Amino acid sequence: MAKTVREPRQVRSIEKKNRIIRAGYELFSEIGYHNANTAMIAKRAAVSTGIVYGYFRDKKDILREVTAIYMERITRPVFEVINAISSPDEVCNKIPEIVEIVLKAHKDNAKIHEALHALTPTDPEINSAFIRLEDEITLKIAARLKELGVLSSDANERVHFAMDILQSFAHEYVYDHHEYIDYDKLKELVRQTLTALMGLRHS
Amino acid sequence: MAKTVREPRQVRSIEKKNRIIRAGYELFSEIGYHNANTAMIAKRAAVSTGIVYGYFRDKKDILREVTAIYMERITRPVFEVINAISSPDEVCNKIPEIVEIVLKAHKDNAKIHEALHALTPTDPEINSAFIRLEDEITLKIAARLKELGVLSSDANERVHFAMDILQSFAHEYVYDHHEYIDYDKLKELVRQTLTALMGLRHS
Amino acid sequence: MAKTVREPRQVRSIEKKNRIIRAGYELFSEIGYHNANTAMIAKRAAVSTGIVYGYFRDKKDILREVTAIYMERITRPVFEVINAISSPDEVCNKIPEIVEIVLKAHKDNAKIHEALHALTPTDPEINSAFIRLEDEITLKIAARLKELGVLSSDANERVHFAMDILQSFAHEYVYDHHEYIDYDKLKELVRQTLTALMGLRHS
Amino acid sequence: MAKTVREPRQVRSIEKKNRIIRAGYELFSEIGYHNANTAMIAKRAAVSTGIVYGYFRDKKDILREVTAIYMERITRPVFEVINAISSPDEVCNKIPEIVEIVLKAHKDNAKIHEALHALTPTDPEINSAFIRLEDEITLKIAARLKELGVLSSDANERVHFAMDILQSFAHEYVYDHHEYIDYDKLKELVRQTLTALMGLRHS
DNA sequence: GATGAATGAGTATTCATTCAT
DNA sequence: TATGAATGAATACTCATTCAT
Repeated sequence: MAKTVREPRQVRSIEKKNRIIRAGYELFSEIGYHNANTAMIAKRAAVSTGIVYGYFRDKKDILREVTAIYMERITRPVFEVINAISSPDEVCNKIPEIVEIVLKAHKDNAKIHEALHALTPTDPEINSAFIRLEDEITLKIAARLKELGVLSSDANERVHFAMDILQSFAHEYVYDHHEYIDYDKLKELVRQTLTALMGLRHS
Repeated sequence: MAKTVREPRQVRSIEKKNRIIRAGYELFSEIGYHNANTAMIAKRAAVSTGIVYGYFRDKKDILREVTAIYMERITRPVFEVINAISSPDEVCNKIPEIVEIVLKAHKDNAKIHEALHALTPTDPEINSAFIRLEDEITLKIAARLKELGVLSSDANERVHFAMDILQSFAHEYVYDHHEYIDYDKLKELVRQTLTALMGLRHS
Repeated sequence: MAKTVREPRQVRSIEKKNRIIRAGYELFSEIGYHNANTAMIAKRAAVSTGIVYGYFRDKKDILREVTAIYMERITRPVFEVINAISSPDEVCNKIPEIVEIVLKAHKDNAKIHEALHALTPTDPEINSAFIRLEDEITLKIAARLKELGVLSSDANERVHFAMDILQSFAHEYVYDHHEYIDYDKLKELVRQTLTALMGLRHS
Repeated sequence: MAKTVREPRQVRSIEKKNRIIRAGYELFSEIGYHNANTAMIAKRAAVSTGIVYGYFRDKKDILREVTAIYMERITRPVFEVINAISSPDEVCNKIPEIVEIVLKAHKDNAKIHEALHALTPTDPEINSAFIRLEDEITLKIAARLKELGVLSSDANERVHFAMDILQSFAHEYVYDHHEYIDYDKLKELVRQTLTALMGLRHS
């Protein structure tokens, strides 16, 4: 018999489902997916353990929804800036702004990012979600920049590389604070590198 | 009362301990630390479950040894190239070689890297091992480059950033093969960026 | 994060918890605490192994409840007789009755007494429970006898000694049946000794 | 094939066997039979784990020998005093001395006594060893006292009871030190009771 | 006799999931 | 829908005992 998972129609139900997702989000962020058990999630969501399985097929299913929210939270701000650029000349000036935005997005979602990222080696589904995320960001930005005439032939590579750098820096910035690194200097290096990658002169 | 762990002196014992470490290495690589249980490790090492605790305090202790081996495998090749550079002029020419070496080290150890990295959010010990690894690599390379007169004031930042980029690229290269990316082009971008970071003209 | 143990409110739950306690009581009595494992307890209580940990923090926690029941079973009958004495003159006549009651309490709980007592050398919690038990009995009885004017200055010592003798005899009586002992004669000796200890003439 | 346990003939072997017994004695005393494992015993005896099974059939077998030593240590001093009594008149005066001797024997062997006693509910062999101990003591003392003309018909019961009281007091004295008890008073009560039991006038 | 490495059965405890109410 | 009690498979670790050397 096929397991049925309720698709909540009523407002109260939708809200309850969201509470569970939020509880999952928080707990996965705080202690990781494996250390968070369903009883804890239910408790934090103020629902019974049983009803969790009314809305989700299994624990993994909560993870899926949490992942979707994370993806949304990461992509949205980036696209907003990109779309707001209306002329090629703006690109150079916008780079520091983009750096800050990615930094902020990373900071705000650092914990859940880590928790989800930790699952990629063993969880193909999460892994491919991350890959899709990169695809989406790279291709959309590259397309936009080509549209604006900023980049041409190797746009994908340049954008992808730029995003890798940015993400790597953001992670570094949020987490690893090594004592021997001056993070303002590092940020400036990042800015320069990105500018160069976009084929622009330094501001 | 203190739990004693055998420090094997005899050849056969050392070999057995190594078999266990290797089995752990493989299994952690393949299915991750949490999915690998002690019975599996023992079986793959062709030993009894009991003797595992003769050589290791607990499961975590196997992880420690596996981590140490990983760290060694990553750092050694990098230091070898760096130490082999004898004049500033060589640096520029060595960059592609270094890229290849890091790429290879990453490729060879990709799985275990992922498995260990997945533990950093929840395991302070592994996390700090990774941080120490970065510290060591950055500081040694920066020191060497300053010695050679290639970099000066912001050497730490430049080297650290360069290693981040390299690692990020290596990860990308090994794992995520996106269809829309031409990885040779990307590699060339990496090379250029690193060269620029080292304050050198493009070759 | 704090491990929660269900405090059963519903009748069925309370009954289930009691079944587990009873199973523990029986098994600890029959084969001792260390030889009784949780699977056996669950099986005898006709519950799953999991639910045991719904009602008890750990195996030790079952022991605690079993101990509490034992303590109650031992103290109650003794206090009942003591409280029933309303005049000094009765004390002497009541002694044989008290002997019988302690004997019966011991007989009824001999096995669990042994099982618990066996833990006192290594288990400080059980050990102090036994000490508290002795304290409680000695002090309550001594207070009552002082109230009745039967004993005065060295009441605590006399009562404590009397209880020791009684307990020792009870143990002997229940367990060790040596062939060369006439237990009726022995019981009479006990009666005489207790009477003398209470400062009374032989009846 | 019948398991063979070496009966050591050579001096070195006998000494080694004794070291194992002594190590067992100490460890059982300190942490109890169940908490002491064979590896610990071997280590403390400075022998290999394997050779333990050259001298003893199993762990239980060490316990047997330890028990025998305990029994000897308890009985010897008591018999010595008893045998030293040459006339009925001495008995009364010797009682305090006997009390002290039993007290000392108990004090010296309290830990091992507890450890062994803890096994009586689950170990029939140890249990019967304790019973035999009581038998031996009671019957020997009773015989001697009858010989001396101190006791007559109910000698066994009186002696047995006396020994119970003495043992109970010794245990109390060594272990339970309740605050509300004046142990000198209690000791005096014991002395009086024993004197009365022996059918003697108070000194 | 002696060693100590090796064995593997045994045990408390957790947790995703189900189900009676 | 909702509850939360109940299930039972899964897992790290211990230790008496054996055995190759």
